[in-house]
Amino acid sequence: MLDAVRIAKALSDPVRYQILLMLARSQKECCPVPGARDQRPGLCNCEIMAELGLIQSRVSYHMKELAEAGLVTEEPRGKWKMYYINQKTLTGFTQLLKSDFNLK
Amino acid sequence: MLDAVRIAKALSDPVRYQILLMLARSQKECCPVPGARDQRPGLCNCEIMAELGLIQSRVSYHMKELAEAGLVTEEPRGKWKMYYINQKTLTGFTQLLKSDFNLK
DNA sequence: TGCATGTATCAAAAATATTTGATACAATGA
DNA sequence: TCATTGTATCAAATATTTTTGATACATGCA
Repeated sequence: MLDAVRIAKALSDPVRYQILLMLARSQKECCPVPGARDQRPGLCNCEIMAELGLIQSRVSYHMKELAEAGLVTEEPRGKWKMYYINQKTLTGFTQLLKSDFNLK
Repeated sequence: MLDAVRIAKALSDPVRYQILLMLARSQKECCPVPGARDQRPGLCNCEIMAELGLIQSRVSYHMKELAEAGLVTEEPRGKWKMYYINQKTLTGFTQLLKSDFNLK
């Protein structure tokens, strides 16, 4: 499948889009994970569950979809897992659209 | 639903993405529709069917999806229908992604 | 080690999306 | 008008995706 289609599919679910928005906006210190956001904004599952009111396996499923599309990077921190947005993939996607469709 | 999600969903099907690519690249004179591409590149159903090997109702379905997402504009020309890509929508989409996710 | 907690995976159910063939509708031209 | 041609729509069949609850796996700590 075309790379662009793959990423569009990942972006095409409201839950996943919201999660990405959360990741892009996350700034404050993560509740339980120590030092998790020292470097860059990110979130752990628990924050996403709480914020969006989703059960754990549902979040897990969508994070996997996002990770497989290259939109987020996962990092284990002890028994937690941190997720970071992958702006490079999104930028590549917009550039691909530009060149595919002759956008200015 | 978020506007960006709506457009991502329209882009997330391989058939639709191919159709959009065809629309963006269409240059030469359209086979049956007189004067259809005087102004801008566009295609009629029959060309899409032929090029991608799809039956008519399938093309019709996907064109409707694309039109409803604002990605193509439809113009009846007699008994034919011409489709034109809507670059403005695509550009808006990339800009939305940029601002939503702080891309450079 | 054993318990508590967080995440991943699985299978089944539910929800959506896509494909198809049949048919309806609209425009053209004889 | 009627026959022809191109497109839209419909309902049914498929296929795909998403959601859920149960369970497995891994980590940290007493």
